[in-house]
Amino acid sequence: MRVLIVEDDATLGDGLSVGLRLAGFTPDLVTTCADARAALDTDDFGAMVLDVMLPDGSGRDLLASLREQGVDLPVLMLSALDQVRDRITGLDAGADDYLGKPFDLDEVTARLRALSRRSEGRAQPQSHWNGLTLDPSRMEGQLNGAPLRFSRREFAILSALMDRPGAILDRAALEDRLYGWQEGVESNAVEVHIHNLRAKLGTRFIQTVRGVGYRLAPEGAP
Amino acid sequence: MRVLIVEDDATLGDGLSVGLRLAGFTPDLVTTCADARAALDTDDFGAMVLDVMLPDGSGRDLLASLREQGVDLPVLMLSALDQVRDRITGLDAGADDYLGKPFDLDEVTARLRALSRRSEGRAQPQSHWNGLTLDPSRMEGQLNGAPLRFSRREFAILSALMDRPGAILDRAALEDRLYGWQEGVESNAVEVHIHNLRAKLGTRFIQTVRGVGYRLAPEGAP
DNA sequence: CATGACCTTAAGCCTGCCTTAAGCCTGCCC
DNA sequence: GGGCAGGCTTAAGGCAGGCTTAAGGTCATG
Repeated sequence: MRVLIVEDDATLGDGLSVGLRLAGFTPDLVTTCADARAALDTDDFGAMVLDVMLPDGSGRDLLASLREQGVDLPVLMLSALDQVRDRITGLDAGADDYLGKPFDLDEVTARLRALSRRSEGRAQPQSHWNGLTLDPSRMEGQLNGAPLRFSRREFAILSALMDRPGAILDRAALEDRLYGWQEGVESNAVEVHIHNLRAKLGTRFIQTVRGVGYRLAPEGAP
Repeated sequence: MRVLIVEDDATLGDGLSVGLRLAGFTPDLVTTCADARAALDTDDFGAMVLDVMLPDGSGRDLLASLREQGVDLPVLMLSALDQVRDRITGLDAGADDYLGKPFDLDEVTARLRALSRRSEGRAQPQSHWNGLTLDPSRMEGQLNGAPLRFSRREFAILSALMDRPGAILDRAALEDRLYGWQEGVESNAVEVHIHNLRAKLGTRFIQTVRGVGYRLAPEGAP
């Protein structure tokens, strides 16, 4: 999932980026309110991590104005001011969650997972389909009880498909979800990952829709 | 909004009840996992506030099992054990938010408001005509309940017709929709696709208007 | 530094959808 | 009814898009 990090402290921002990437997210880092707006305009993100104190304004004001415009992205707010009153105003400005600094990276990722599953319309931590269970917190799965290990990219692709079982995702959508602005692919990397996934899941689990994209095979597929 | 509070400490439970009521919620208080299950079975709640340590078991286990059963209520977890690791396991068990004790009442209500904002679903636009349903996200259709699969070009033609049911589309319009400016066809490709579509939909579904184009047959066509 | 896991790139093969083309059919006008 | 233009049907071949495999590159780890 693409996550927009808005944080002007370089050390913190880099740490967040690396940590989120390790946890299976696809983070993009910007340092100002203006850049954040621009990024939200051009790309689709699944969530935002927002610092309160930014060089060109308050993250809280940015959020309030975004909400005003109808942006309904899940937002996790970060702040050095860890006062109760501060947290409350953050939440009431439209944040979905609020963490005070210093924070634990693992907690950030756990809270992001909670936010993202909720925004997908799901409450259960694991997603299920046709005997396959995915556990985002461990980046692992189970197929009919047998444990499965996935690499980061594999897991990202599979989660994207599991978010909307049966729906077709074209390659652009998948790449959008896998790669941030820094990284890019100009090859058939996605196809290779699909191939490796099929080796683990069986060939019929992921269906190719020629000329369009991929999807999870419906229940009774040939 | 009805909120189920699961808290065995009488002081805390009463405090929460009063506080939530003042904030405009409608709280119900129970003190055990068993009572919580019973309450959820009989009544509809908009959210749940769940303590981790309960006399007849762990709130975390209760939550995990509820999620397993498909209960998708937003859940705010409370715990005296305010360790990071503890919060993470709570979130990954399916909690939407997590607060350590001691907590501030106003913050509880702020977080509940944030949670309840997020509980709504989305719908996917589908087109219907004469017993045929088209689902763009899956490139599939249903004719009187029977599932239908289409190729890319077939689906493009059918969608074009379904966009304006009953209207006549000439071949140029259809080709425009199928091919970019550069890409051209110099043959009867469209007619072939129409033919294949009729094989799937029945011969009367798509009507030929001689010398003009094609259209979906009106409701009671012979 | 060596090792291994993971990812990307590239090249060649394979498959199935789309186009093409040729012949037949049908409605329309004289 | 005859002729004709537009539409239908069928089958075959091409080709784009996808699959597979394997070689390097990068990064973290012992």
